[in-house]
Amino acid sequence: MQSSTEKALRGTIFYVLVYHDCSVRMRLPMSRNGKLATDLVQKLERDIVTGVLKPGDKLDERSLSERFGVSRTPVREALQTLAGSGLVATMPRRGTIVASITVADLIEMFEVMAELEAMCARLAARRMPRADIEKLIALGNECSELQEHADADAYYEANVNFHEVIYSGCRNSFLERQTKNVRNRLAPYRRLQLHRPGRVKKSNAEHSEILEAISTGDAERAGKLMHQHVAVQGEALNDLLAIVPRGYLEPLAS
Amino acid sequence: MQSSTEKALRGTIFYVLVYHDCSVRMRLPMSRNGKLATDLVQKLERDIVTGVLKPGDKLDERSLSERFGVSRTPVREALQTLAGSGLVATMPRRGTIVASITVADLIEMFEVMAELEAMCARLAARRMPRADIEKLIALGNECSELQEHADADAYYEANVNFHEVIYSGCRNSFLERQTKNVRNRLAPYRRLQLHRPGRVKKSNAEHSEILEAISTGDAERAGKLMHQHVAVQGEALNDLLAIVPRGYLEPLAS
DNA sequence: CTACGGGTTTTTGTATACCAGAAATGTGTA
DNA sequence: TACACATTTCTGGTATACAAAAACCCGTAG
Repeated sequence: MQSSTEKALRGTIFYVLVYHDCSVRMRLPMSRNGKLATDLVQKLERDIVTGVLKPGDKLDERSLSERFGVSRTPVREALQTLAGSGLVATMPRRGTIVASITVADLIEMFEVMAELEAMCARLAARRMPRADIEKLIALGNECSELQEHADADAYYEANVNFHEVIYSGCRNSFLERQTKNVRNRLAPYRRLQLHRPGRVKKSNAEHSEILEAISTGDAERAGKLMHQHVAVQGEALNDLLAIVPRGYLEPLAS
Repeated sequence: MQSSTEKALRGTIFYVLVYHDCSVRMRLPMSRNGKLATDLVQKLERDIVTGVLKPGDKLDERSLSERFGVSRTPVREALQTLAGSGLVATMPRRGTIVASITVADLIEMFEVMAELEAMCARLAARRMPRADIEKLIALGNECSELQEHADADAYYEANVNFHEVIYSGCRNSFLERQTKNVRNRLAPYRRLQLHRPGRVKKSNAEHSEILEAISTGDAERAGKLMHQHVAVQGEALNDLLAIVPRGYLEPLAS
């Protein structure tokens, strides 16, 4: 058997390559673009999610390439990747901006987000191993402490960690990725919520309930509580919209 | 007002650009890459979803660029876009292949898919206008007719249309996009299901029930039925795995 | 003073050339 | 015969040059 055939197949954990001589090799999962572009994606993503770059900000290819000391090619790749996940918006021959969304989009995305997180919570209640529940309890306590110091930003970080443990607890890596993706897109808006007076305290109280439902394995209750925790509807929606700065949402003349 | 400011903001339907003279222009939603790349994305996507290109097939940049008469740049852009949606998998310096997934991935994705479609159905039951329900009824009838002729491929087409009307009936364009995206990734595998004996008939019966729940506005029932319709679990999963050709799933030696 | 139109500039889209890394093959040695 | 190392060749990653489109600026006319 002279000719060599290769089968490169994508697995959850690694790639497996089977050669003609039946020897097998494995590789760690890919970064879909080159190294430079991957770095850029991470940096830009962080800047957008953390609010350094705000919705509507222009992302000029040349400035970015100069700023990061690379050519335009990896910059373009990074922007396209970000466009794929919806964090930035590109128009042909018009350039790229940090995605800003309409009120309608915001409502729609929160509607989906609530459902995804509820699903995570339901599954987590059924599947999360004891060790992870301990971790969740620890993070819940951390949230509580930070809540008392009323530091919204620090609380936000701990809050993110709390939710991420639940995502991973659902033991469905595809769901986890989908959820994180939507979460990232909503991050610039969600972050604002915690700056509403009293919201941090209420959020923390809801965490406790969710934690309890998960640790007792009450899937339905965990899902329902999480849905309420995440959903933005009724007066909460009005409150959020009142806080969102101009330019974060669809254009108002001038 | 000499200086010109531009606000390019992404809306659901179109982009709105406000110029310094307060004139307004609108553009249809973007194609995130250039024209050539966009065409390529559509062509490749169709080939993958319809099964012309099979999981594991190699996508060589040079061959593709020659085949379509463009340079490698737009080809690379297209591949990256497809990688972003998960239809292809790229490893650095190893190239790109049509994504093939593991059994675990398949189960995970179907789990999410069932939930997304159930959500669509729930919302559709509450929000779908009468005109769309008529359309759904017509498509349901079309499915029934095709079912009797036992043409799995034709039925598959009508089936896709039936589901898409429900997606759009949820009146949540973000959810619609998410759902279609997952649907596309599962398409190569889902298509196979209908070739199982008796599956077409059963599928059609389930459609009728779903249709009835939606048209009577019974959201909970519609969601539950849709979940069962889409979910692949228990024996159905075994049956599906038995049909999936080698190479569609993770590697088996040789 | 305003509105319109053409030229200039800026920025993106495409093509191409070059470089680097990885896989396969061939050769040598144990 | 089997394993290991070096070489070759192929493919993808990056940079750059060029083309096309859009927006701005300025001049001119009404």
